Amino acid sequence: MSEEIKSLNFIEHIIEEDLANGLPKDKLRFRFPPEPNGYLHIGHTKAIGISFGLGERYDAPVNLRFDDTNPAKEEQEYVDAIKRDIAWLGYKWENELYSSDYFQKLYDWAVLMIKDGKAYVDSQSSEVMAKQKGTPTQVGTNSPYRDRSVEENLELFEGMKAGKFPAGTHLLRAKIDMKDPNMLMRDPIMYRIMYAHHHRTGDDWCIYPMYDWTHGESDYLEQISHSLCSLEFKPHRKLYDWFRDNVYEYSKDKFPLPPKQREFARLNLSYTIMSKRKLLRLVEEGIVSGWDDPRMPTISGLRRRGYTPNSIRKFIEKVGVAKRENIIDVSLLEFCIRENLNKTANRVMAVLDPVKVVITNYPKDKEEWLEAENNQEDDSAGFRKVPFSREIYIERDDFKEEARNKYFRLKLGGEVRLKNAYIIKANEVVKDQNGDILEIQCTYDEDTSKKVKGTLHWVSIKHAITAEIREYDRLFMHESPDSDKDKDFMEFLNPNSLTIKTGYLEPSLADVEVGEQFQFQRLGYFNVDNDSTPQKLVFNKTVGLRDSWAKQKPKPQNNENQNKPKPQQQKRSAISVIQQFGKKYTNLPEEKQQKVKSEIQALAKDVAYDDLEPLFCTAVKKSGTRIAVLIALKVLLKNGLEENEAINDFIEKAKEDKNEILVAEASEI
RNA sequence: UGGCCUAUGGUGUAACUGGCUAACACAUCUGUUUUUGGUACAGAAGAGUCUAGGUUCGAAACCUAGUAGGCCAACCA
Repeated sequence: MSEEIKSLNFIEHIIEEDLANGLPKDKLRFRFPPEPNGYLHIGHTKAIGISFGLGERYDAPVNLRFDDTNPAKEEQEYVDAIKRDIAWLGYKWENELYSSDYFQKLYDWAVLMIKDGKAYVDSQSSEVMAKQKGTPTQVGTNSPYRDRSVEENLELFEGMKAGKFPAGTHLLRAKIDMKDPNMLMRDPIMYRIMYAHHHRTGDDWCIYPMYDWTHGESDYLEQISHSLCSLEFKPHRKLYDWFRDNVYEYSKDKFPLPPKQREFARLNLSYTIMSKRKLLRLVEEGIVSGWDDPRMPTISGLRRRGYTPNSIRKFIEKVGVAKRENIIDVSLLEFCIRENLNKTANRVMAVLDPVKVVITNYPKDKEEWLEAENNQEDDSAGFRKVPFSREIYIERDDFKEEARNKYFRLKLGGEVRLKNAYIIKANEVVKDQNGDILEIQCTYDEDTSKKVKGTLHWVSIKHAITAEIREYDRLFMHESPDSDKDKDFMEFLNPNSLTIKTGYLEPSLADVEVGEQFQFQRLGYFNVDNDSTPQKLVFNKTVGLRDSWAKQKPKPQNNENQNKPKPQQQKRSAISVIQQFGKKYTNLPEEKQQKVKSEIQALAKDVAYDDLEPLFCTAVKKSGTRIAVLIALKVLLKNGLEENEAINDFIEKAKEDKNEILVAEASEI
């Protein structure tokens, strides 16, 4: 292994700096704090990968903490699912913890804060309080209850805890600043009354702490060194620090390390949604079969689809960590799973859209069991036998009566190799009255040493077993379905995200087990679905193979599929070539400059003034581009273009430029 | 009439904290090999780092202003 210099992301830089400034390495501690109100999805995997990845990198403990402060939304089912998913990804947590474990400690601290005049009980309605809060651009006003005496506050807070008041009548608020430009600092709520059964504490409590009060203090109690979360919590940081610093005063002897929160940009995947609420809607409205539907971006969905922990971890590693908004192309995820499965999945043959081939010179009753390599990428994978006989299926797509030379597959009069078997030649087609092909009549040749361009997969009809094959397309037709302000994300649903077919498989697949993964040769990677039984096999298509042939075909796809932007710059207009010359112009030796100049002049003949004008406002420092534009402009002027204000401005500015070449070119006019 | 954050090829992330021709991966396109139009290998194209000023011998990085995008007004997390 060569010494790999891996560049650090900004969080690792922060940690390195803290370490350099004297933070002992053994104080490093991280956490992943999901709320158990839904299933984990690929977006969470980034947060998981960051915190657990840091734990692995620095050999530091990582806690799994369930942020369970809202009993109205949380359930044990989700706790179990979350634990299963994280374990499946291959991460190990140090401690399994719950925010609800800290309810008593939090309460005690809150009492201390009341005693110090840092918190008070408010007794207004939520509407009134909302009004007092102000807006981002308008300061708030103080609550009339803000100056209650310590004694009164204490009595009311104890009453709240004792269940003396109905929900909604009182709240505990931190006394900070109703004029703070950060809305979260305007006397945030610490506790609300809530008569709800909690999945862990039962009915012990009827007041529940809010996120801001709970989260940072839980970090503090666990002595987390770096509390990592996504960008939308950035505004919370000021409050996080305020609560932390106050509580630190009470407990610094016992808990000496004040944690710090840092934020990173969350993961967005193209053509999918990440919001738990929206995913729940897909489940509830029956758009998908459940949280683990193979089209879902949930971890359980990806698992069922055939994604491996390795592929997902690799993906997260490649995606990186930064602070800017991003949309990662699904092709990266697909690359990761292909790369993984290419090494591990055994190759088999399956025909999903069959057309019958009869090998007329092969005896009717004969059958042969031919040897086939399981995986050429893996020497230990071994071999298996596949049956061959007179009648086989190939893909309908793999035959054309006539085709161009670029078509490597079977055509009339043409030869093709059958994978692991013989070379066949197509002689005739039999059609029904509609002109649809019923069978292709071929002859085979036992000499397999011949060189032929195409190799097809196939399956012996007599020996084939059938299976249900589920193929998936993206769930949404829009690159970023939930970012449209006018349209509901449901409007972008792809009506054809699931296709079910009957496939004909080689008989070696008769006794597969749920979860097993294969490469159906030339088609893609498939795994055995949970619904599969020995009587009725069910396969999911995990992902297709890279297909450079499909790209060459014109693709008569339905229109919806075409809204993929794909701004490929294949055509290369004259103006863009000129721009490109411009970029390099000033760096070229003089003789080359002359050459490029004349090329620009030639190209300029094909350039319209309207293309040129926008380039007048090219940045001043891009003098190369300005020179190229000027050269082209001169050609246009010579050919009769009339001068206008924009042109004159551009020329005048060029004359005053620092760059001598530009000045020289400009002066020639 | 606010506060905070962000801006680097089509996409994502780098650039040892101000110093070589702005790097890597995906995507795209060429070749070579191939009993998978897969894999592997080789190569190409694509970015003057949002704009304008400034500081400096030197700026993607620092400063100022602008532009664009995002987040913030739940008794959610």
